[in-house]
Amino acid sequence: MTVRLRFSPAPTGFLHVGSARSALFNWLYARRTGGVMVLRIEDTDVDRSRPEMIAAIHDNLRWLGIDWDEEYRQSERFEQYREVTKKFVDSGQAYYCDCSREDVVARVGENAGYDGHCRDRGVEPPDDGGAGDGDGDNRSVVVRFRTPDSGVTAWDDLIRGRVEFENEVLEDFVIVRSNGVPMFHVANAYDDLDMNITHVVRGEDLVNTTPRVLLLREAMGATEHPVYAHLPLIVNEQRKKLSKRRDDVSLGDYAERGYLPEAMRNYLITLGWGAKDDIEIRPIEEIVERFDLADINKAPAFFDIKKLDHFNGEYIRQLDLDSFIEQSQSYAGDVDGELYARLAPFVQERVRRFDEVPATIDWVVGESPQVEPKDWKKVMTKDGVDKVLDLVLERLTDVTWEPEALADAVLGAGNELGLKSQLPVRIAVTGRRSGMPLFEPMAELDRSVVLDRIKAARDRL
RNA sequence: GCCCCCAUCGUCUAGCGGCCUAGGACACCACCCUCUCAAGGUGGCGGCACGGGUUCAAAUCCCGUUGGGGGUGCCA
Repeated sequence: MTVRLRFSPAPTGFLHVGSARSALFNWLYARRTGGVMVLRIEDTDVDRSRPEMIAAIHDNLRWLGIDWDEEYRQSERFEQYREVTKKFVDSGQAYYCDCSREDVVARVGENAGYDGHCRDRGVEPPDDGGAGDGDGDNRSVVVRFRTPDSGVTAWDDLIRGRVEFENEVLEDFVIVRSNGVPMFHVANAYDDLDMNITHVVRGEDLVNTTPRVLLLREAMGATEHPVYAHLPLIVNEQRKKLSKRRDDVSLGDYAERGYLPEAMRNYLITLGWGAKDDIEIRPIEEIVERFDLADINKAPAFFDIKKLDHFNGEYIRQLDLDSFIEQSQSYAGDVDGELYARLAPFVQERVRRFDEVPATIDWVVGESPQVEPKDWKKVMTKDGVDKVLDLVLERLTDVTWEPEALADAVLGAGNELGLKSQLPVRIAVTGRRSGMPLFEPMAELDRSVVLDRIKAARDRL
């Protein structure tokens, strides 16, 4: 039997890092086993689904290098789900319920779930034939699945081991909304069965829906279930599940900030999985070779931007110069292409994200930035800085305007005075204490600009 | 409240009964390299949550405690 996995996002927004990681683990296992990767858009909630998000999800997945072999949309399969729920009602495995949330709360309180009130009340479907016809006019009647009162529903999770739920605590859950649209459980259970999904790899936040899906599958006549693997969640510094509201989770935003997809992909994989040989940064082919769902960790993992930045820096430095230039130039702003190409080798060595490019080259392509007060104080208030700048000014006036000569002039002036000259000149010309090597980029500036900047600094002392 | 899950350095991980005086990575600190920074190199700091078992032997198995998290919708 061929391995078949599916990634099933709901198109309610852009892909976020948690979903991306789920997609990745599915994809990794599919590629590892020579299996099939299915992309299934779970858009059963008509009100929340944004069809335009589907294209965005495609883009995000492709950006990460994830491809898929088959694609489905649940909204195109409503008829099949209705057929199933109809059968459930006909056979007594499900029933109509007209309780409002308020009714239930009044009966059992806030903390309890549905009490099975309508199980045997024989609630009639509305005149139009009942929930499930999708015409939306039977607002208050839903279909609920009759869950067993005893026994356990359990599965052997590939990551977590055996997980058991007492059927007693499973309430009769809604399988068809009052607008006639089936709930995701039904679509999910039906599709996994219909599409012969063999491995379900998803976030741990879905564990508690698994017994429902298992029960539904059994009601549909399934005798076997897929292997489930519930991934540990990705959490923020507060150890809470990454959320759209409070955390930076949009994959697209990371792309915009200048993270390389290879770096993001590689980093995401280390959240919950590590190679036996301790090597973290490596080509995706090697990861595919080594990957196994069973080796994934159980504990939640913190999304550590600092480590992501490190990974990204590594990948940026691995780029050959031409592709670095090609990929980073759009971040550089309005710069002459040839000038940027000359600066690029210095830039590539120190940025960790492309969005750091502007602040690296700004003093060459624009005005010298404002000096941070504490940098000024640290460098320019030392004794002798005035002498250094005076002498440098003198030497720079008629020196040959090329890097080597500039270095000799500036450093030579310092040596002559027995003082450090590089840092004061750097502050004067670049506005910063750190950055690219000074002299090559400095040679790109006009002599007058450099002299003016140094004079201005000298005057400010 | 009820249900489910989790627990190795600050963080991500290796470890799946003896190879562990617990390894690697990020971060941090120091030194080297060096026109600054970064990169690189070297070294350092730092952990098996706690308590009981089981065993000749436990980070590894079992139980409990504590601490976290997830779920509890006519979202997925």
